[in-house]
Amino acid sequence: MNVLAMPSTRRNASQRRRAPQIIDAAARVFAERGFHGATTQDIADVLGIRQASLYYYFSSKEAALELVCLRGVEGFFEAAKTIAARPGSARKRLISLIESHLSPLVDRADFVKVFLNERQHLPRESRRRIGRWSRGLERIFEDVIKEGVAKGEFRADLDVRLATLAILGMCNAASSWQRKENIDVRDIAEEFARLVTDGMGKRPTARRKRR
Amino acid sequence: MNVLAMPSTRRNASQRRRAPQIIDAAARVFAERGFHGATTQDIADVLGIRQASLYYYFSSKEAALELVCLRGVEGFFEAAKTIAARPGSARKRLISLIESHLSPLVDRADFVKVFLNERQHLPRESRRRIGRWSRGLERIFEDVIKEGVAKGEFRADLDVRLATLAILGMCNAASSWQRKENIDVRDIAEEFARLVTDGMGKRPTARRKRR
DNA sequence: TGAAAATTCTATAGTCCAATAGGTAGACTG
DNA sequence: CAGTCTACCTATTGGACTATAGAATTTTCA
Repeated sequence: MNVLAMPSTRRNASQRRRAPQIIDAAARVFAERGFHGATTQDIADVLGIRQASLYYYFSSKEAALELVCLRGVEGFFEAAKTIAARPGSARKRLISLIESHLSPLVDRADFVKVFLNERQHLPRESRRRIGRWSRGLERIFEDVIKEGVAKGEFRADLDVRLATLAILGMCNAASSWQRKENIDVRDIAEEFARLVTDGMGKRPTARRKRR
Repeated sequence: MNVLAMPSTRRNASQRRRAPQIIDAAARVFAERGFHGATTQDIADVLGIRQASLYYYFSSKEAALELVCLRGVEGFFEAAKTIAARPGSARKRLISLIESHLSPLVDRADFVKVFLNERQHLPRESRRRIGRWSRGLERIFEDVIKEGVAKGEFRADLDVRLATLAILGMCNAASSWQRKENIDVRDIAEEFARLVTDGMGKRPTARRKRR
């Protein structure tokens, strides 16, 4: 049942030192070919070891996917919760949420991509767990937006649910083109935040806070 | 090389009458489990026929994917091109583009979803072909937005490329939640269009055109 | 109704792949 | 330097899955 294979339960803590590299390789391969399209042989090739040797690090291919997905989401939720609880306008917090949501693309792009595209193939149990997490994150965005409407920062006729889905959709899509487009993640965050708050339209008195 | 298996080339035109149903079933299964996660047995089960019988309708699993992807995109490009060429403001045309881009979700959701998520698994040749198509569609959105900036309808400092990617990202994401959320596609289009043009922010004089 | 065409079937070949079993070389430790 | 642990290895099994061959059944229509 445990994610890590545990052939021997010993006192020593420094077990499986290369585990992070193995998971990196799995993330890369899963991101490139998809979970079912990737073989354990592919992962082994990246590492230069034999296919069977991988099973020293994880007990099944699905367990490897779970490890990758977990690293793809860890920190997300806590960061978002912290931001949402901060003082300040809903608008400012929403901008921070977008930045925070995009930031893992810098150093964990493969993990995030795998989480977004392959989590459906996780075994029942972990899929449910991660589904709950995912809905929790949506909720945080939604609540901040709702608050913004209540406080009159955002339009009263805004469909909060749809706005949430739109923002998450555009942010998540970034995982599929960020590398290819070669745009700095901070620039993406800035432009996206501006887009959803101010729109594309020209307006008489532009609301500014930029440096 | 042809997508459809052609064992006998005869005069009669009414060959493979059930083909549409077979492709429907393939789309459903591919949408649910992904291309590599789905088996031809799964497709056969949906239809109530034997696995091997499918090969009367397509020559390989990949060929089936290609048929599904083609139906997922057919019409898209032409419709978008027509809209972009219409007279009227860039803003109005962009709104139409968004509506048009979302409309296939009504009756072809599975096909669109498969196209978006599984096209990477198409064989080289058709992948390139469909890739070109995809870039063409991006281009249409981008050009309309660019025109809007040039004509002063949109902010001069708008990052046209990022705005395009944002809009397509949010629209495409809809394929993954539209059914579950049970929101009318027209409402989604309306809200998304409003969001990207006007933003969420409140403003002194709301720009209105609603009936 | 009967022949031809269309559609589905049975049976199976052949490949790919996840996972297990058990062994070994080298590093660390007392 | 003997024992133990880490990190691989070789060899293989068993299952799942695509695709082919050819027979059987059903439908079409002259």
